[in-house]
Amino acid sequence: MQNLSPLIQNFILHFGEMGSRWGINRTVGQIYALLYVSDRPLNADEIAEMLDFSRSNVSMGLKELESWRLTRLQHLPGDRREYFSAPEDVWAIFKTLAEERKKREVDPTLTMLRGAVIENVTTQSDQFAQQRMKAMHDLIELVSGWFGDVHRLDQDTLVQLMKLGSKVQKLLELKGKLKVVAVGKLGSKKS
Amino acid sequence: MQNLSPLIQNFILHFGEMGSRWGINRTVGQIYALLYVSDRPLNADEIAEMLDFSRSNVSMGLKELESWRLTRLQHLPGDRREYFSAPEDVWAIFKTLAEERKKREVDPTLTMLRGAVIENVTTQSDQFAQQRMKAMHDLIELVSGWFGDVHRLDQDTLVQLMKLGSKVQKLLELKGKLKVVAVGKLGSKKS
DNA sequence: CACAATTTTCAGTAATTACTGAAATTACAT
DNA sequence: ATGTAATTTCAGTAATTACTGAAAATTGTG
Repeated sequence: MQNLSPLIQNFILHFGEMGSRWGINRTVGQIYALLYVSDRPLNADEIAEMLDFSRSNVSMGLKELESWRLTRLQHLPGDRREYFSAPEDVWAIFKTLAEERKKREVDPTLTMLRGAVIENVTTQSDQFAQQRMKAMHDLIELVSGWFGDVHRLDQDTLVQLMKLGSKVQKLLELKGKLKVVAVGKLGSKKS
Repeated sequence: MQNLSPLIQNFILHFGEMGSRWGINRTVGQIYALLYVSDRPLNADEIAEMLDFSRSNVSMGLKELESWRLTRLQHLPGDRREYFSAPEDVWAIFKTLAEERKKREVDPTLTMLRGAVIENVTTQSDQFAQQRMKAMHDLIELVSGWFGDVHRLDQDTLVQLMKLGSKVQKLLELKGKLKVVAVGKLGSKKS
């Protein structure tokens, strides 16, 4: 790792730490970080050399990153080795990550909760538990559904919305008023 | 764990699994799940007994949950033991979790990136890396700032926004048009 | 098709993280 | 204060997860 500048080393180490807090192992985090800041695609041997991991560890790490759809694979002319890079668009990366986590963690949880909630239960404590599970289910469904919606927005709209921040409240109030006026003066229309 | 109904067992086991994927250990996930569905506060001995963990493991788990601000502690009259429960409001739980993760993971990352971006670098590759870090920094800052904003909204507004989903785009377009009209007919006003 | 280059797999080992029981500490009642 | 109940700490151990090197499989080339 001495072949890397301190700037890059630092970034890679931080990412490794963060990776492990997120259930992604340190190695994988570091490989991703390296690809992310690299100005050219790298092959597995280069990665192993730069991060001082075994070749097989890199192979596994890359496979893991692939399963998260976080790497791009390409070939260089006259070179049989595979070259890896991280997609450039940070928004796209963010979305991919969100999608994958949803698929792997949120969806199975929703399935479990849905199953639990339709179960026929008799005891007091099961009834209480079920009610709690329902509350959790509804929240997760609302939030994840909304994530899906937002996901479909084009990037500019999304950025606009985010920059609006809590001022969105004003806008929602305005919307409410408009509907009232419309209904009041003209009768009900589709929103 | 045989003292728990299958409905609850299943929920607890699922949460344990999910916990470990999120860098929270299985035990802690299970303790939380148990508290979440319990219709009354539990003391540490009860938890240890119900989940079949050692008393000390429960103690550590509860401490961990406390550090995430996910438990409520209370005393029952005429009983010296401490009783734990999970806050009822699922929205509040969600927010607490988001806040804690932001504090522990996002903020340190932002700090690191900010530091990296203001560094004076000379090489080609460092310049490229820096540009990538800037892009990541800006995205994280935008998203987390927005999270903070949304956080401050009252729950009803938030639910309204989420239910609006991608129709928010229409609303944003409307906002744009209103501004144009206002500017065109009356001159610039505060939005 | 044979061979060389490259990548993947996997059994063994290392490192890390989780868990326990015993001891120490703290909190509370008399 | 003293004793007892409750909780926490922590060193040792168990379990899990990560990593390696060697072997196998795959891929591409003449």
